[in-house]
Amino acid sequence: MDSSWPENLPIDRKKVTQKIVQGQEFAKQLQILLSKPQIQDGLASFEDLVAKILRSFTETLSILNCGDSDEVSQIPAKRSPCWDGQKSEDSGESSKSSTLKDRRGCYKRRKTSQSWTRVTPNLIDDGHAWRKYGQKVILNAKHPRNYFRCTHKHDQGCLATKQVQKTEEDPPMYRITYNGYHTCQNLLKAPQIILDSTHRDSSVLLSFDANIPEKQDYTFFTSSFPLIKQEYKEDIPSDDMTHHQNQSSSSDYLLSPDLTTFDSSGPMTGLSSTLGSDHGDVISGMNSCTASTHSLDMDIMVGSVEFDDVLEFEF
DNA sequence: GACATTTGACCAGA
DNA sequence: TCTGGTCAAATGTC
Repeated sequence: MDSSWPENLPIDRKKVTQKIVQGQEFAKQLQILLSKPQIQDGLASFEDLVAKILRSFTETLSILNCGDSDEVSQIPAKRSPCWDGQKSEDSGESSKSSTLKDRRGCYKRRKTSQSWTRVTPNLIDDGHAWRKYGQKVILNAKHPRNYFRCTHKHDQGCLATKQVQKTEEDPPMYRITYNGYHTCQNLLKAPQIILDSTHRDSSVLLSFDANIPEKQDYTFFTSSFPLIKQEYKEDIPSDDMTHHQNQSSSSDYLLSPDLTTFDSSGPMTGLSSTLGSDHGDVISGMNSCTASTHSLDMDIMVGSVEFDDVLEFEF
């Protein structure tokens, strides 16, 4: 991770600064809002603020990632010459040409993309739709590593990927490494707030370090908070899960059925809403993320006391 | 048929 | 040369 700002990067510095400042302002407003005793009255504006803050940071990160937030739907830039972008747009020609097989493994590994890691005891819904594209046995690791990419990689050029690996600890933890940021328009769940479907009494903690003398945690979520909603059925056997959550026609985040590879006995999270609508509403776990973008650090903590995981961003 | 996962092959980087 | 990351054909599910 290099903290310097390469001069030749095609990044609009003004834009980035502007977005960061914007997020900072929203955070301040949020702080003021949260200090009011009648916080419930301002729930709507509060939600709006949260959405603005998250959007601001997301756009900033997109700029950092792509050079320009307006180009988020462009063809992935970090590709090898043999990458043809979206095969469905292959100039009308059939993509089943003989050269297809020759492209297998033909790619450019993203060496410097932003990444951050979190360790969590539960597999959680991070609000995005992921599609598993690989699984690899890792040397000296008991469990295989699973590779996921954003479902919108091809239709929106979203480059976000993540790796999920079960650790050998006792109890087992899941190390989730995110690479790149979502540039897709996942409007329903744009705010990357993590859900955990193991708690009914949920709370969300937000804390912003920027210009706040002391780190403050705000507990403002209730189970009725409408920003994120997830439904699940807790007592479905994992084998059944394989059958139920296979289809991801819904926009909800789906964990791969293959997550049973890790440990089917673990809590089931990240379930599709297709599992049924009468099994309870959102439940939140805890997520904290720490983003360092020059002068601004942002901590977002979502959840309750079950676990504490930290996101470490690398630029 | 559309979209998902599985899995062996291939390539880049250490 | 080895290992990890990605591709894409094969296959499964709805």
